[in-house]
Amino acid sequence: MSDDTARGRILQTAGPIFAEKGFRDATVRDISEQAGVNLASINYYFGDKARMYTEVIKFARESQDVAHPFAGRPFPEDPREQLFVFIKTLLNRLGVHDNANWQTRLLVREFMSPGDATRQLVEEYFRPYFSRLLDLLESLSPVPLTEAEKIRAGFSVIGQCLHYRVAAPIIDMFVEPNSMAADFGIDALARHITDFSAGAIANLKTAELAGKPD
Amino acid sequence: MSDDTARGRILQTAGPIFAEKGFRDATVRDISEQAGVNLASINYYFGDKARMYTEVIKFARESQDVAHPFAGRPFPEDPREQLFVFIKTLLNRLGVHDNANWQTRLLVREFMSPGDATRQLVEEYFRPYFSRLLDLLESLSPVPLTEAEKIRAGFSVIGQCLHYRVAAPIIDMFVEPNSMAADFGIDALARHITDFSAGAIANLKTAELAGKPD
DNA sequence: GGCTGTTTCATACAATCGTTTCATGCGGCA
DNA sequence: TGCCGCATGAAACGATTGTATGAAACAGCC
Repeated sequence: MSDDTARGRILQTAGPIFAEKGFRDATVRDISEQAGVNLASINYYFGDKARMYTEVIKFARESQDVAHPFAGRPFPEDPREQLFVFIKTLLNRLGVHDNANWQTRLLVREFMSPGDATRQLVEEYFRPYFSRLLDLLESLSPVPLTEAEKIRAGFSVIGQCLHYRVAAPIIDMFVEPNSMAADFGIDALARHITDFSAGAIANLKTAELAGKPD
Repeated sequence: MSDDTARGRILQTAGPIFAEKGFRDATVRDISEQAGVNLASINYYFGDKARMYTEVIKFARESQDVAHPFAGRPFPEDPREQLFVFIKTLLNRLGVHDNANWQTRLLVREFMSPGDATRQLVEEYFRPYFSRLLDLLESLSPVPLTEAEKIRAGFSVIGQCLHYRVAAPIIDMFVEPNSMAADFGIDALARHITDFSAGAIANLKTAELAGKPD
């Protein structure tokens, strides 16, 4: 966890700075100062700023894997509770309850304006979990779903969760502070999104028929 | 629409550049060159880069208001169809079907890392529409909803829509190209999100209580 | 024409950035 | 001790940035 070498301190210090300011606005001087290392150390260990950034991205992803693993834990049998666990894990990864989670802020930022390493990041890091989510949703539907329907439903779930990370500053403006902890904590949100999504899928097809006039 | 003065050309040129590169990465030299005006013109008309940026933000918002207005059109009577119109308008504003929509890309970018003018932007530009959405959702629920439930449901709708803008590059990696036009066009998405959300709200409470719909 | 205020232009300036350079310190080893 | 590889340090370089300056061009009006 805590790597007290110069290289480790740079990685740990650069993460939050990149997450907050982005690649361009984060300066190597700021990072080196806060990490307590010399300015030249960054180029010494990583070659240049860009390569340090990709190392930080990799470091962020690995940190998430150990902090909030998706797999390797016993899942409940009820599909709905499986969905709940999945959503809660995702929300935890997104760090919606504490802004201290710089890892996801950084990854989301990277996803929004994809760089060179984004594609690989998606394939290895995201697609497996998305496939599992789609299986979960299918098991919740009373009728078979087409591939497109499954994917759209998956995006609906992911979108709901991601919104609490992406629009976090805006959400604070819409939720009263005294209601924040109880009604918008991690458990309340996970429960709401689970109920919302499961309820939606339960009568997606019937809704489709009723919604389309002809 | 097309303002061929120097000031107008700067605004129209700076918009897409800011949307793509962000405030910091967009240089006044690049903007002035592409706009066909002298470098000093930007400081002459706007004082400095920051004030030009706020003018561009304002310009983007106004452009959206005239291109995809929320109000001022006849709404259908059926609340579900009202929701459909609302969602479709929102998706159009987000420009999910054409990446040429730089206005929303810019506004979303501004929302994610709020600057000085963001709060005012939210209050005047977003809150009214959010309130109307909440009323719409309430009229779709068979039982009364608490304030927190309404807000969470509103975020669920907004989150689904925004996801197609925020995660657009990722979505392209998950959807097969031949399925893109038919199953993920603006109408298919609006219909899906409407059905998904309306179906969810229809048995939100029952889902909460029973843990499982009938 | 001559004047005035406005707009455009080329250029210069000061600050900041990423990167490089070279000198210095330090631990291990013969 | 003397040498050597690795790590650290302070300072400087070159490029790019936002901004400032002062002259030139222009339009409107007497």
